[in-house]
Amino acid sequence: MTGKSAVLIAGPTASGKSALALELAARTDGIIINADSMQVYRDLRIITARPTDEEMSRAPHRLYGHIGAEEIYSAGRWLREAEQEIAAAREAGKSAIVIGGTGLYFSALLKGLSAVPEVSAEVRRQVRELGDTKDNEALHAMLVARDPRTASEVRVSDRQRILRALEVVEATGRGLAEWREEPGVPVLNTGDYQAIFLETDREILGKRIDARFDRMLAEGALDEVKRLKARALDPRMPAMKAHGVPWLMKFLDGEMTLDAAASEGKRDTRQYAKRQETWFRNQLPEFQWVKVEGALQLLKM
RNA sequence: GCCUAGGUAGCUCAGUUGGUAGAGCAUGCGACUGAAAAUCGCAGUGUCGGUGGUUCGAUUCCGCCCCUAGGCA
Repeated sequence: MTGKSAVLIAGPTASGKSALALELAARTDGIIINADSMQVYRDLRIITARPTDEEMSRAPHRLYGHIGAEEIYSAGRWLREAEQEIAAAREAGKSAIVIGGTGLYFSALLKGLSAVPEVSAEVRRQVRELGDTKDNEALHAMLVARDPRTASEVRVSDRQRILRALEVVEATGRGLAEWREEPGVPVLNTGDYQAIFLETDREILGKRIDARFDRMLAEGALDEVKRLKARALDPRMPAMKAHGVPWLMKFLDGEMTLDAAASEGKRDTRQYAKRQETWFRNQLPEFQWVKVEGALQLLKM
């Protein structure tokens, strides 16, 4: 291949990443490593468009469906696992093909994450329970008191980031902004990899997203969601927020029609595709944008 | 055919005691360090159904016409 030890393939959802990775793996005897925050969840195969068993059998796949929906996966955990997998591939003399759409994960891979210690489950639980009883203003005021620096960087309306900042000061005694002054260590450095972003016309992508959602339904996405629903997990768990899941659950509860649920799921997915483009364009300029058809050629296959 | 209620942003609708209009959603753009398929910010858009009249001025008042929904025949 190119002489680089890793190929990174990113792109908006439904842009054809998986097919390209499979093709590339076949030609280079490579190992496919997942960089998608939702495809890690075992309970969700169809609705997250995770590769099928047949596809997985055509090349080694790592970090797919290895986490239960009752767990909260994270960028930090992914980074540790991905680093191991990339190292393992290298040792085996194979190319690592890191593929996914989660910008934060690629960012962690190329820039590293600050060494914020893992927040204990206990502290996290306390902070989130606190979140259940207080409004954004109150939570932000608490952060101003505990960690004014980070508070000044987080919007009062951004509840999720306020809670994260609170759990970090609570658990470590240091503010998040301070932690971030110590940059992380990249897993891959310039020259180690080739990164491509699959570029697709927004309108065409929208149609592909719609068609794929309908296909997911035809392939049993509803049963999958029904099984997840039976587990009665907290709706705030990450896996419960996979595109389409909240809406299909509403349909199963009789609160809306299947058509309406599908439309909402498709819309969420389209909006996400836009955010992915924004992320890679502005946060990860090292990615080269290429049309899907030109991707293999670019990789000098 | 008659009666009634409507026709305002891509959609659902608010509003203007007459001085050319606004929310939510959609859309576009953006932020982003362990929930990231998450979370959050900013922005634009209108022949106010058509046409005549009254008026300095009409989307707003009046007449006629067209369209939609419901009711009566």
